[in-house]
Amino acid sequence: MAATLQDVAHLAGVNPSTVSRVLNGKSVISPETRERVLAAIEKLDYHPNSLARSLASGQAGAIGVVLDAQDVGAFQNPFFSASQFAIEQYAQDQGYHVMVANGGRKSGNAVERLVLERKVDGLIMPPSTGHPELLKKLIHFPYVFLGQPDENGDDYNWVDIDNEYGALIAVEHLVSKGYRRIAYLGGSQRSDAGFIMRRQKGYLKGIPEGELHWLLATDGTPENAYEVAMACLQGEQHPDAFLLDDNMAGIGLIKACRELGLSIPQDIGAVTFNNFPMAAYTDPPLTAIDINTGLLGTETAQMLFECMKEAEAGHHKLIKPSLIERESTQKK
Amino acid sequence: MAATLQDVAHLAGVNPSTVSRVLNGKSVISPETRERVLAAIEKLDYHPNSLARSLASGQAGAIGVVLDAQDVGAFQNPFFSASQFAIEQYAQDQGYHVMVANGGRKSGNAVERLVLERKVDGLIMPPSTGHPELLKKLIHFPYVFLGQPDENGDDYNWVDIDNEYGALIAVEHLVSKGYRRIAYLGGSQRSDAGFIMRRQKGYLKGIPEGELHWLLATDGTPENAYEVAMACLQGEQHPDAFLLDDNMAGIGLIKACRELGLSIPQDIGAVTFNNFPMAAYTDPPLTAIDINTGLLGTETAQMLFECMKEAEAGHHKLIKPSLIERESTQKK
DNA sequence: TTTTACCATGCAAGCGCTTGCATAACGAGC
DNA sequence: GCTCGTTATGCAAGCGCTTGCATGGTAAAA
Repeated sequence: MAATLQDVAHLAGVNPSTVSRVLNGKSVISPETRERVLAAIEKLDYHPNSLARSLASGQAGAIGVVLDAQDVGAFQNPFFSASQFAIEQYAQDQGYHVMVANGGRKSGNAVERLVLERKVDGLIMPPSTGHPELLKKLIHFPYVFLGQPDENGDDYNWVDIDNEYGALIAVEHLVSKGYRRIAYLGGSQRSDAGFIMRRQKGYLKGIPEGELHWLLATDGTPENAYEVAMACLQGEQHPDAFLLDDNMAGIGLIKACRELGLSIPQDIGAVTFNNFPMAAYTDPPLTAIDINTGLLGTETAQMLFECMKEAEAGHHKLIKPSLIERESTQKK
Repeated sequence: MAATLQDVAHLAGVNPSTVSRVLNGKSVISPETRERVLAAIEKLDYHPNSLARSLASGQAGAIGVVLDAQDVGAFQNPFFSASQFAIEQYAQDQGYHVMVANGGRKSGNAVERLVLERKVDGLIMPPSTGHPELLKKLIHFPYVFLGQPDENGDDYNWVDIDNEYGALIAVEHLVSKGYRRIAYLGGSQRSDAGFIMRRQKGYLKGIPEGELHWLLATDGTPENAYEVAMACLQGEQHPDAFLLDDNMAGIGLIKACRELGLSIPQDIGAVTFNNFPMAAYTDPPLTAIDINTGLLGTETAQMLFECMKEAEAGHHKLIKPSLIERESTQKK
């Protein structure tokens, strides 16, 4: 069987507690003893049993990441997975492991088990998972939402993209390229979702004085975006640019323009949120608001570790997205 | 603090071991005692400490999933993330949790820690992680590769897509639609990758007697695919259909055809591997070989749990992909 | 030299649970 | 009525590590 701390202690001729101390480095150990212990560890290829360690120390040595399966797309969505990647990196650097749990309806259970069975020291989860009932059980347990809650944001810890800012720089970019009548096209099943409101707010802020604006809602499918764009573009006063809140809307818009004989970017400009790989390969490639998922994950993890140290709640952070310029806004 | 098994025992007026037994259900307990214990558990809102349980029982109650960060795309790749989702579901159904670890160069460390520190009872990893040195350390530790190793496949446990079969049904589909001169277009940085060889094998198998075949290698970028397709389509004897091994190749092919005034599907047919969301939204939408990532994940997890029961190695399983018909093969 | 102080290590009691063995209780068999 | 096999539960020794406290030893202070 694998070597234990005891074995190491025997071989080194010291007490187990001494081995423990050199392992944890929190006590002063004489250089010679340390040497001997280290040598014994090396020789026995000793690896501490994290289970025993956790039990004795009361620290699980792991954090939990909850994915919301209700949002089936979460896993198709590079956004979340890529963040997970960064989170894991960060945790690993801190000597922590990462446990994942899916959820949706059942997520309450998965999350509860993770926490109540003391498998993790902290939790990263989508705000949708944090229904009040669960939160009550988890009170005083370190957590961070990956995404801004739609309500009472101030009461929670969260990290999110600065959607308002993203929309604003998108519109400003369009304006700087000479587009004037800019429409917002997009939406989702939940058109009242907070992030959409925030984007629209930024969008409105960026519209030049006295210019028209359009808030065009779709159901999130390219087909619907196509229809809505068609209708809009055939109106007498139509936009000359679109801010799209998803790549799907981009597909619909491109199709509509093609059918109407409108050129992107000559006649119509377009900027899309969510810089999925696809955006670079549409025809024309779409200028996009890009989310730095690595940064997002890192910041989230970092905030969680802070919360794990000092259990003070109410941290927020907005990550500024950036604009990636492609052909769809290169009006000549 | 949270209630312990002892607390429950006291409240129920029984010995801790009895509580443990009703919890694990492996012993015969009189109905009355069970009732009393259950009531106490309920009343105290008791949740077993999984750490203590694991330490005492020698079972971590978790499996590890290793993502290979060298393949940065792994996380962009719905393929792997979606499998992870299914794996987690399966594990959860078995009462297990899932730990994830990234890797690349450092993956040796992450994996080693997971195993050597006894955090997991089994491991799912990409074959690229399983370099001999690591495997030696892990000998007799339950694992399954998610993906067929390029060499010595028989020696390992793995689950993979049946790439040969996928290529075969793709070609057969093209033939059934009236295409005759079919080319294989695609590749990757590692053009000797096993899965490509297997696809090409299936492709060749499907080519009708006496017809020509083309094995066109690209570097994996759409740009390169475009160039290669251009060159090929301008040759005197050119293909009338393509089997693409990635959506990126599809982008390149579409562009080439458009420039040459060739219609897909009238003049050129196309089937692509990897049914990324993008494939449904190209113009025209691409007929694709679809990987059932859910099934892939489930089968992988299932195999791992089998390996964890009876440590016999050498299991393999191929998951048959299916063909999703779209416009790119609808020759009239 | 004696006292004071500290430094490095040993000691042992847990952390919360599992589990092999012992035991009391009980009905059945002779 | 006595022994024997069952059955349901108790007992206690761990699982491998951490950590507060005790202790021996050495250097600085007196």
